[in-house]
Amino acid sequence: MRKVFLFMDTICNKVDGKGRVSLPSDYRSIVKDLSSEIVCYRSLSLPCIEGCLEETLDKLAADIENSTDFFSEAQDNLTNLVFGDAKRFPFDSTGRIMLSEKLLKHAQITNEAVFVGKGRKFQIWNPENWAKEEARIRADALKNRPSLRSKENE
Amino acid sequence: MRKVFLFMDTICNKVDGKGRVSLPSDYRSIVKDLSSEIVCYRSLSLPCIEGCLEETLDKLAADIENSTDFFSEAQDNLTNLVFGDAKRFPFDSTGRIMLSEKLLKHAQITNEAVFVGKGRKFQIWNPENWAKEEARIRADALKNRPSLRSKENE
DNA sequence: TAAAATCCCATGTTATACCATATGTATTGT
DNA sequence: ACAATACATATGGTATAACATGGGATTTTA
Repeated sequence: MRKVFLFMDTICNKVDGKGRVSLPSDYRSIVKDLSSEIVCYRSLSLPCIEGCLEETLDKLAADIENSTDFFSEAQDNLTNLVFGDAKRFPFDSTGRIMLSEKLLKHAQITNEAVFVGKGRKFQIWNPENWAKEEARIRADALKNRPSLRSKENE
Repeated sequence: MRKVFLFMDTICNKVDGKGRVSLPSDYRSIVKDLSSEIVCYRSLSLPCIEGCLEETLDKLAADIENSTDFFSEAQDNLTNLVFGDAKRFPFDSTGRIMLSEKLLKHAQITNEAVFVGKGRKFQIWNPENWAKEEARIRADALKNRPSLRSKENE
């Protein structure tokens, strides 16, 4: 039994005419032990799709049940929004899923989909949008963390 | 009970046409008990590859797996980028990994790769770049800590 | 019954597992 | 102390398996 599981790497796969995409095999192997489906939903703040294990959402649900912190209430509401949007996507024996029109539209995905690992979850982007987003994050990081360079070799 | 493990020493190995390199055996023995793979990603600030155990990154992921942070934008973007950049590199029975084109290019590695231990993680450098970097680090150390000078000639 | 979703097979490409050889280091025996 | 041997590691080459992807057949649904 393996308790370390992380969605990593950035992989670009094709979306065919039927809306089918291969889920990267690394991602599949994370899920395989447990089931043969992942959960996807529209990102709350970005033009991309987010995906994770059902197990992960279950953990969040448990969190909310036990939550007594009023400050986290706003975030809990967001989490509940996700439950309303999320849907299971089973993948077939060749490892492909069929994303819904709603999700594809939200992320402006047509021919190609970029899978971006985010640890316990991952995102699916339109290639051009992801390129911009990545550039934005890197620029931000350098601006806000000038100390980065000196920290590197401590 | 915590396991003791440190990546140490500096070792130069050859990179063949396919991008294959032997992971130094010392490094392998550290990982072996747990699994047979390491995680590598581009250094955020230096022209080198960084490597560590998946466990190390898993700690980052576990920290933000709660109902307050999971869908929050406040998530450290930089930390998040690492997951998208990182990838598992399993090594075979002969102890080799196959570095990706992206990583090799970032570190300007062609024929040879220098593995540099950094404790919980390690770096992989182009030999010439590492020589310069090491000189720079040593010069810095002497400048900032004059007391080291006297030890130099012992 | 038409349209859509699911399943299954075929293919080119690429990564992976495996075997073989070389190189270097430690060990043993005389 | 030296040579001979055994051992571990690094490296080169190749066969095999896995993957992404296209196309078609079968089942489901509206």
